[in-house]
Order: sequence, then C-alpha cells, then structure tokens
Amino acid sequence: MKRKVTLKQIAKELDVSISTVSKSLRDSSEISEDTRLKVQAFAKLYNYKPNLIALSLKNKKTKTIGIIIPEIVHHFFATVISGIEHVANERGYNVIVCLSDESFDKEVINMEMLANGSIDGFIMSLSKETQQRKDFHHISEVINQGMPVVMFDRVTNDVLCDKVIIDDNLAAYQAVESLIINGMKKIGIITTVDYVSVGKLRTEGYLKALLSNGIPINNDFIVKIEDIDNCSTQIEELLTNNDLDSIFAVNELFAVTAIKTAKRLQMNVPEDIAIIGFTDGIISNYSSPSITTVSQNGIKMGNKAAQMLIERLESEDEENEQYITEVIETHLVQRESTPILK
Amino acid sequence: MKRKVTLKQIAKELDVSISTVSKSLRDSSEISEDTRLKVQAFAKLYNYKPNLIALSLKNKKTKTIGIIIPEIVHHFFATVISGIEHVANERGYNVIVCLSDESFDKEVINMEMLANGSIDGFIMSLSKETQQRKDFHHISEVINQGMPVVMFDRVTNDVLCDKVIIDDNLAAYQAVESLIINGMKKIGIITTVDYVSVGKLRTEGYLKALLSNGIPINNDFIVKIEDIDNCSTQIEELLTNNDLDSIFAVNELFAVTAIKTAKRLQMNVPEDIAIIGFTDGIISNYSSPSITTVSQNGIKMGNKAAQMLIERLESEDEENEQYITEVIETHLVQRESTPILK
DNA sequence: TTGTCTGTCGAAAACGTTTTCGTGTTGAAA
DNA sequence: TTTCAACACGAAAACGTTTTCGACAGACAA
Repeated sequence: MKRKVTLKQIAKELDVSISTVSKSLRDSSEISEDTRLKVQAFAKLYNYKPNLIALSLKNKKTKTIGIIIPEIVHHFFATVISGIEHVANERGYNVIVCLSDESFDKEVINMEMLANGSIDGFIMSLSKETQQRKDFHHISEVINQGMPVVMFDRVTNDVLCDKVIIDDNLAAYQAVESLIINGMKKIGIITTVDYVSVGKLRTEGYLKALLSNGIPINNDFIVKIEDIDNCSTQIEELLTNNDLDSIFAVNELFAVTAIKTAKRLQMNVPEDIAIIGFTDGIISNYSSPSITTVSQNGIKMGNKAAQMLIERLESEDEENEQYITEVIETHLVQRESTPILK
Repeated sequence: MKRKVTLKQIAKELDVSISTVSKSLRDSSEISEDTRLKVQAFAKLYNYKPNLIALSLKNKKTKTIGIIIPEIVHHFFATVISGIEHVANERGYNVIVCLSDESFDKEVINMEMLANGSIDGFIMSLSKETQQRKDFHHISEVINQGMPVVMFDRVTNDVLCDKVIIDDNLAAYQAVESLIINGMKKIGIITTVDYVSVGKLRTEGYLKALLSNGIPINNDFIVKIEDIDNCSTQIEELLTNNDLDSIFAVNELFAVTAIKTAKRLQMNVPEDIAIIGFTDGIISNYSSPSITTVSQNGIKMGNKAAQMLIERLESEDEENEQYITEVIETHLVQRESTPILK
C-alpha cells in the first residue's frame, strides 16, 4: 500500500526545504531550473497531488457547493442536481448533497453541519415543513455569516437572497387559459394545501385565468390534497359529481392519478375529460395517454442556480446586496391527455 | 455580518490560552469548573461550532463519503443515493456526489479529485465506457492508497473490493422461467450490448432458463440495443417477424418501448404478447398497462453499501483483505403487462 | 526546610499547504 | 578590494483544531 505523498516527504527525500518543493511545483521563478526539474520529476514519479483539505483550510475556500433538497427520488429535483453538478464541475467545484426529507429539523441540522467550513455556499429548496412553519432563522443565520445562498423552486420572500424560480402563477394561468380558449368551461383543479408555495401560486393562476375570462369560480371544482397516498376518494368525487370537461393538476402525480381514476370511471381521456399536468417528468411522458403538461426545465434551473452562486462566490465586492430573482421560462408540452390545443 | 468565531478569538476575549478553551469545551477535567463554565457560556453566546475542515485535517478523517454514478436523472440511481444518504446521515457522514455521465474520463477525473483528501471512501457504479474499456487503474490506485471502495450494481471482477449487487443472472432466469411455466414458448429478449455487465448477465439468465427447460434458442428472438434513442425499428422487427408470445426486457425503457410498439402494431398486451421488464421504477408503475417487472431494491442496495463502507472505515484492523460481495434479493412484481403468473 | 503531590493552565507540535521575508552566496561593477 | 545586485533557497507564520507535556503554585507530609 502506497500512502499519499506530501510536500514534507518529498522535501526530506530530496534534502531541500518544504518551501522549495512547493515553489518548484508551482513553477516559481525563485527556484533554479535544476532543482525545479528535479523536484517536478520526483513529484510526478510519486504521483504527488496536493491535499485539498489542507488547501481549503489555508484558502478558506473549499470549492464545494452544498445542496439541500427535500428528496432525491423525484425527477424534477434530480434534474436540478444534474444541472447544478455540470456547471459546478466545469468551474472546478464539487457538490455535496443533503436531503431534508421534507423535515424542518433535518434541514436545520444539515445546514448547520455544512455551514461549519465544509462548503462555500448553498443551493436549496425548502422542505414542506419549513414552508409550513415559516421559520427561516437557519437560513438567515448562514447568510448573515457571509455564506451565499441561492434558493430555487420552493422559495420564500422572507429571506433575502438570490433565487431561481419559474413563474408558477403565470404558467398555471396560461395552461388554464389554453383550456378555456379551446372551449372548456367546467375546469377543475387538483392542487396541494396552501402552505406549499408553488401549489398556492399555481392555484392562484388557475383562479386568475377563470376570472379574467369571465368564468365563475366553483369551489366544488377545487380539491386540495394533503396526503398523496389517500387522495383517490377526493379525486373520484371531483370527477363524478361535477360533470367537468377538463382538469388542471398541479403536478404529475395528481395528473396521472386523475387519468387512472377517469379510466376507472369509464371516462375517456381526452374525449370526455381533458387533463393538463405540471412538470414534464417520466410519468407525463410514459403514461397512457401521455400527459399534456407545463414543462419546467430543471436542468436550466440547476445551471442558473450554480452560475449565480459561483459568480457571487468569485465576485470581488463581497458585500453586493443586489439580490437577483431569475425566472426560468416554461412552456406547454402538447401530448395526448388533451385535444390539440390552439 | 457576524463571521464565525474561532477558539483563538474566544481565548483572546477571555484572556486564556487556546488550549484552555478547547479543553473547556470538551469538558476536560484538567480545567477548573470556574473557567470551564465561563468558557462554555461564552462559546454558547457566540454560537461557536468547531471548523470541520480543520478537524478533517487534524484527524485525517473527513466524515464524508464520495459517490460516483453514471447519471442521477435515473430512478434506480436516485434511490441508491437516497439509501446511502440515510445510513450515512445516521452515522454522522455527509455525501458528496459526482456524475461520470457514462464517460471514462469524467469518472477518472472525479475520482482523482475526491481522492485527494476530500473523502474517506467511495461508493460507485461503473460508467458504460469504463466497462467497455475494462480499464480500472484509477480504482485500483485509490484502493492501493488505503481508501476503501464499495461498488454496486455495475461492478467488475477485475477489482478486489466490497460489492453490492443483485443476482442479475438468477433474477433473469426466474423471470423467464415464470413465463415458461405459464405456457410461453416463443420468448424474445430485448437487451443491451454485451459490455454492459448487468445486461450481459441478464441475457445469460434468459439463455439458461430456455436451455434448462428444453426450449431451443433462436437468435432472431434476441435483439441487442446499442443506442436507446434509435431502437424502435429493431424492436418493431422483433415484434412483427417472429410471432412471439412474450418478451423479457432487461430494463424499464426497453419494456415500455416494447409495449408502445406492440400497441402501435395493434397487438394487445398482455393478451397477444406478455412483457416482463427489469427495475421497478416510475415507468413500470405508471405506464398503461403497468409493467410486470423484476424489482431491485435501490434503497436497500444503498443502505447496504453505506453500511459496508462505514464499517470498513471504522473497523480497527485496517488491513482486512476479506472482501464481501453482498447480494440483495429481487422479486417479481406482478402487474398488468403479463397474465397473472403462477 | 525539603520534597512530593495535586490542581490549573499554557506552550508547542501536528495535520499539509502557500507565501512572505530574510539570508547567504556569487558575480560583476566601481 | 569593496559594494551591491541578483540568485537560490530556507525559516516561519498562517489557516483552526486537539493533545501531549511541561510549568507553576499551593497544600501537605516528612
């Protein structure tokens, strides 16, 4: 077994000082060509690589980005990580991933752990519980210590920092309006409880679309799901009792569940009822019928978040308090769960 | 902005030595109760947390696990990460994720980067290109430096280390045999090119099942897909030319593509043709018909891999050369793409 | 008084780097 | 011969910890 070699060992072997070795390897002009080449050859032979931990300590930079997300077995979050990782890698950064499991406590613990020197900055999306509690002290604290944070998707106005989002409100508005334009009048919505920020925004977009098109709002058409595992009866009631011509679902899972329920009730999609989902993931693509959906480009969000964080990390004037909220564009992906939309 | 406070600063404020502060915070009996309490109070007030980078350097332990996988936008790999992360977190470890993008070079670069002090050990799954080249020097090198490695799923016999796999050969054998038991005779297979280790093993299991049940092997029934994006014609030919009664697909994507192709060709699944897939991901669950498939429990694989790595990291006798290959059990998940299997 | 023990604390090394500054040698100019 | 610059290199500090060892004071016994 060959343990990793250090500057000190090379120095000893070659009977020079540590400084000389270090300078030689960094091609300093202070060192004569003779010793420089000798040291470099020796270092190459023993495959010397500087210890990154030591460098981190010295430079107070770890070249590592911390990511905190609610879960990873989730197509959208996985794409965002992928987007972050690629930009990070290009620019010489590594990525350390922590999962909050939608738990406030785990989010806090993970942040505190990473904030003690392990990383240079955070990219994060809030857990449900955190959004419910509206307790963001752990994030403010980190920012207050001079560590930049970029939030994406599930963000909050209560914390000042860079953000990357889609315009959930607008995207929902456009989706619902495209149903209206195509003649739909009785449009239901399957959404989340209100404390989930993106769910709330998408619901608002739905309402706005109805209002601005002169369609009265019917509360029977709105179902808010608390627990995804026990949503089937709620959805079934929505479908049976209201003679809907279409449904807007605020995520893939709601959309596909609506489709399966409709099928079970002998309703044809899209002939009897049209369905639009949100998030263009695996499910939308491979369900039958495939799902017309609002695409939110996770890769792009990840790319942008990483860019923003790294630029802040590497900018000269540390204390630039000009926080940016970047809005990633969305678009409607036409598939089989709706008629062809004009 | 309040920068993080260090031992040195506390020492200065309280006019004691750094050692005294450190010992006080670690409840050393060397220090009088007076000063101990005073220091602790002060540290709490200023929210002192030890710098983990400094600790890493001192202890030569980072409490961090490096994960290298081909891609993350992939249900199976995401579940494995999730499994690793949970065990790691419980035992006080963090997880740093790198993606090889199925590229040999990126795999090498990432490993070398992480091997220079950033992590205590690796958990990895080989990239396609690495498997094709059969070049594992980067892995051997890391192991040779005393850094433990656990490989999962896509492994190789050419490297000695701990491994977590499923018995791909056996699982495929059982899946195909269950088709045979249920009266299928003309069984096709959609598989990968041979250098993908798991694909090869699953193909072998298919062949073995046919052989041991006295069914002749027909090479027309075997299609090997190189490029997933251009596989539709190959699959279409397989379906039209051979009058198959069933298909074994070595992954989800092949299975769902087979189903879509069959539908297009006006064949009913499972009445006209039964289809069994591999990997129990989102697609199998949500496609219509849903897919009968071999479930490989990614969470469990991740858990086990993390356990094995951490145990090796924390075991007393460093040089235990008894490498273990853990086999995670699989089982067939009955869904709609086959008749009910006995 | 001398010696020993105990209770508190600080100095310093160590982990592996980078970098500043100082120092000794050489050669050439004066 | 003296002076001075250029050259080549080393010592040491710094990053933030932990830990070993030594030091000093006071108490107590001989």
